Parts: sequence; structure tokens; C-alpha cells
Amino acid sequence: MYRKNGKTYHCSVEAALDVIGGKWKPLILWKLGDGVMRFSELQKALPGVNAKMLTKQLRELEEDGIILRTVYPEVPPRVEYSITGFGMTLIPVLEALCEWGSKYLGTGCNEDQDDK
Amino acid sequence: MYRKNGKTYHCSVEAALDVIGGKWKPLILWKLGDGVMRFSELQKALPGVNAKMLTKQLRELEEDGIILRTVYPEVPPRVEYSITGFGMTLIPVLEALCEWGSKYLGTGCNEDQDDK
DNA sequence: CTGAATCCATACGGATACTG
DNA sequence: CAGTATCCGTATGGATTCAG
Repeated sequence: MYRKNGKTYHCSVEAALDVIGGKWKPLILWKLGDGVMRFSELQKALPGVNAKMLTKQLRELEEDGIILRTVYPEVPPRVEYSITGFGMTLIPVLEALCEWGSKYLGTGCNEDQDDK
Repeated sequence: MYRKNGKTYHCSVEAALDVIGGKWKPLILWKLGDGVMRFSELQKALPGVNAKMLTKQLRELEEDGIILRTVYPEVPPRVEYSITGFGMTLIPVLEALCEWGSKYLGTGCNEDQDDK
């Protein structure tokens, strides 16, 4: 039994799933693994997501220390998202999930990895 | 874009999370990784779960080919659950998640692994 | 013993309109 | 550009009761 941020987990796997389990989070991390992106770029890169959902998932990842949000005080505003060092430790885990998921789906890994 | 069982996935990671993302699924798989268990044993081993939830998660895992459900036509009824060969391929993935989750929580891996 | 049925609360995901 | 505010439908998780 573990506690973190007021949440209770029965095992550490549950905690990990809580961090990456959001509907768009794996995709966001995959994209950010390739480099810094701004909000509008992410929105274009994730077909089907809307601003509210994207914002929410990004905020949660930020609170968990996985990504970094940098606001540039310009007009028009510019906000850039990048993966943190701690967030990078998630990439191998995502790759393991991707590999297994591909087996499950009976297909190869998808194009979202591109140059990875 | 992938499809399986009428569901649409944006990436294979999403599909994998769909299989193991249930609230009790990681724990169930962890337990079954150590050997066959019957319904009541699982219920005792998973503090806080109720029959409905346990049944639901077990059925989903069964439909995904991860576990096997064996009914013995006795009185009183006996039902045993075991992990399939395909399900075993998930164990390393769960271990990766556990390891990362422990790092995230700032603790060691939990007792649910016991003799693993 | 192993569930199925019912009812319920909340969380999650999303469409749309609006703002500094 | 990068969100926020509002509203809404559905899914998820759970307590309780009943049944073969």
C-alpha cells in the first residue's frame, strides 16, 4: 500500500499506470521524446484531441514531473513542452508496452515512433 | 490507427494499456503468475475488491486471452483461474512497470512480487 | 462457492463557445 | 496562440441484494 499526492496504490504498477494511463499520454510522451514541441504542434500531431483534453493531460504529466512546461512572455504567447530527465526513464517502459501491444494487435510497431 | 474487438487505438501502447489498465488487473496477473488460484482465493488476496469487480476484470482478461477460466462441475462449484502462455509474455512488461513505479513512488518493489 | 442483478456516485472524455 | 468555462454523455468502480 503506497500513497502519493493523496492517492492510494495497491502496487507500484498501479502508480505507473496512473502516470501513463491517460488517453493521450503515451502519444504525448512519444512525441516529446523526439524533442521540444509547442502546444499547437502537439494538437496537430495528435489527431482527435481537443484543447481541453490536451491541456489536462499535459498538466498532469507536468505535476508528475514527467514533462516541463516553459512559457515565453511574448505576444502572441508561446508555450513549449519538453520531457524531463525523469520522464526519459519512461521511454524504455513505453517501448516495452509498445512491443507487447504490437504482439497483441498482431501488427508491427506503429509510425508514431518514426525516427526512434 | 488499429482496430481490435471493435475498439480503435491510436498506438499499440494504448492497446496494451487497455489490456492491463483495469484497476485490479495488474494485481490479478501478478498473483496468477505464481500459480493457479480460485475465485475466493483471489478475492482474499486482493483486499478491497468486491465480487462484481473481480468477476468483470477476470472476464475481460479471459476475453483478451491473458488468463484461462476452468469450471469444475462440482457442488459447491469450483472455478480456477490460471495465466495463459500469451499472458506470461505480459509479466516482463509488468516488471518494467513495477520497477519504474517504484522509482516514481520512491520505494522498493512491493511484497506482491514475493517469490518472483 | 461463484457469481448475477440492481442501483448509484463519480471520473473521464469530449463538443462548443469564449478570452487574454 | 494557448488556453478557460460550461455543459453533457458515457464509462468506471462499488455497495447491496439475490441465486444456482
